[in-house]
Amino acid sequence: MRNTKDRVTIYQVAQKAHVSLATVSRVINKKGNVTEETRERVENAIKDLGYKPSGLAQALATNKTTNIGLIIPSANYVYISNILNGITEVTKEKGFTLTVFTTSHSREEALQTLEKVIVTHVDGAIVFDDELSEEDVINLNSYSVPTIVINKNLQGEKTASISLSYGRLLASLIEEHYQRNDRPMTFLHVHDGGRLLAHCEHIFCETHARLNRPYQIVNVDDSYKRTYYDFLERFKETKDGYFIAYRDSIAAAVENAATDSGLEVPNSVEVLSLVGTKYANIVRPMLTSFEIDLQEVGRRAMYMLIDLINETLYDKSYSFEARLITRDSTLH
Amino acid sequence: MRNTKDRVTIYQVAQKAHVSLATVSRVINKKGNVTEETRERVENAIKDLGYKPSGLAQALATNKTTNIGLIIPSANYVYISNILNGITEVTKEKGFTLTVFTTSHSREEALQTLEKVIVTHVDGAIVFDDELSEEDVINLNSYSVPTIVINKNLQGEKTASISLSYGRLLASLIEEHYQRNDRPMTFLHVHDGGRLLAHCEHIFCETHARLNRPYQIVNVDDSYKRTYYDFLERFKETKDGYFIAYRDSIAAAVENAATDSGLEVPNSVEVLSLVGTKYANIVRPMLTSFEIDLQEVGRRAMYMLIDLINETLYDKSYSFEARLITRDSTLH
DNA sequence: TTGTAGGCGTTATCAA
DNA sequence: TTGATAACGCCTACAA
Repeated sequence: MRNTKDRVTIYQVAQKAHVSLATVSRVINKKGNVTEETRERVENAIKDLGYKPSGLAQALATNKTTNIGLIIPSANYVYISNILNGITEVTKEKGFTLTVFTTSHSREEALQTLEKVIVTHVDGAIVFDDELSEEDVINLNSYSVPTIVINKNLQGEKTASISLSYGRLLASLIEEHYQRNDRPMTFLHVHDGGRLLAHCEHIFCETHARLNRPYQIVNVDDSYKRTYYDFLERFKETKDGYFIAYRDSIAAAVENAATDSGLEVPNSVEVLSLVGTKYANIVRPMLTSFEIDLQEVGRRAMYMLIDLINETLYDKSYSFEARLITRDSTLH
Repeated sequence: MRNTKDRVTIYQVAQKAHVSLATVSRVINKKGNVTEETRERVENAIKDLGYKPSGLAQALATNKTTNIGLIIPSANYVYISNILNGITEVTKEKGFTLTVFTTSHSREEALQTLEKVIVTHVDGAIVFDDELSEEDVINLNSYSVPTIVINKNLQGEKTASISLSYGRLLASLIEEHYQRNDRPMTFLHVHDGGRLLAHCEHIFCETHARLNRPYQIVNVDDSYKRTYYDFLERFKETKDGYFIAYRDSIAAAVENAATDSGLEVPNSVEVLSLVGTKYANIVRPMLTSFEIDLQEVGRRAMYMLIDLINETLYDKSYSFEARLITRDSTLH
């Protein structure tokens, strides 16, 4: 019990328990070699004084912070909060602490962020951010920060990666589509949409080229509202199409615009969402989507990181394969 | 430039620049009293060695971590990610770092979390979590952790609070409803739904009592799917109603169940979402909802916290008033 | 089983 | 303008 005082130190505990601070340290860290009796005395002193060890001092002395850093873009997407959730779960379970570093759309800021990560002395980091290049991650490594990179292939002494694979599924989906149907597909391009989207777009083009089919790429704004209005315009002329969107909100924008223009989904307009979340189920028609359990990705990343820190991670890459969840926004 | 080595210390920089570490410290902290010439020498050494100060050691020496803690429930709701976003924005802008502590549905765990917050030595904390009692916050204070509490009224030497006010708006909405309409209202009760919901429920009952109107409370599960199926059942018998739900997903579940049961929204079934997010716009019919800009709440919390830390916060409470956004899920 | 003393990487106070 | 040197709060050989 205590009032607002200065921090109680290990020394004060020692004094109160009539032992040396080394002994107190031992009971805190449960390092045996302490009589039952003195241990009790110390523990009482700790309780009486309301002593809590200083993580700072501990970290400085042991060179371990039990703190891990997460680097993500500041964009406020549902799937980011999913991944965050998976990470925090394991983070707690394993007694770590999580500090979050966000990055905006500028390289310079990304570097500052990196700087902070280093200064903060994290035991390890998880990077899920396109703003950071491979060099940056390697740089992080040179400061002995074990790192798990999500969605970027990169392995090394202190680096492992998790890849999110949508490409294969996308290619086969496109092929199957044209086996039943001639409706040309349109890919919704988002400026600065990141690697994942870019890769999908690449696969999209490549597959169409291979099949010798025409296709379209259209630019959309990464916001529900803008895209909704854009497509309201578009559907005044175009009356059908198969649209592939990055994420639920954008897909829903297209779908809603179609419906509100009197077009039938999926009969006239089909829509597919690449990064599906629970909202794919909630909008109507329900969105056909690709899904990867991002929460599980977060958990996995954290488990891998812990192994990496303990130098017991042997397989330095892991891949999550997207699944197609067929719902009502596409013809089967 | 450097390879994976041990951390470069200020001492090594000093050596390389042929000065004492005190001087290096001065240039790092820009505390003047250094010749232009030696400063350059030091800065070069810093660059050459790739030196980054240890935040840990700095914090220990200065008793400032520039790290703030955020305590939130682990539940993965959109509005939490909104608030998180607001906080990180300011956090970065002001050169702080954010570490996130999550709490699950157990008091014991909440206390462990608190313990961690104290051990972590944050300069301040933002609490948005019903699991933590007022005592807990006061306890945090006794360890000199300035705290902003969201959605709980609590002020003190080192505590300020932000309240989210839905009650007034709810009461007037209910009154106006019965001025036009006799359709009885139903409040969707969620077990462990937190203070905010409980308070709304209280207002709901009270207002009905005052107006001498019948009403219903029904229990729902805090998940879209369960609620959707529950209401599919319910709508086999009940063919109308005015339902007030906690958040978008739950409201959407009711709305979708109604629509899928062949009932018309809002003509037969009306739905209101208390904590509206951008998804209120995306589902169909669009959800009438109460809204508070949670991102703004996050920003505000952070600004207040910084002032609190600097002892320049004079008004220790702030209130956000919900706005009614009338959309298509209710009759005007 | 316990205590002493040096070290972790900085800051900050004095002298020089 | 600089450089010793004592904190900061803890851990950990090593010695007792």
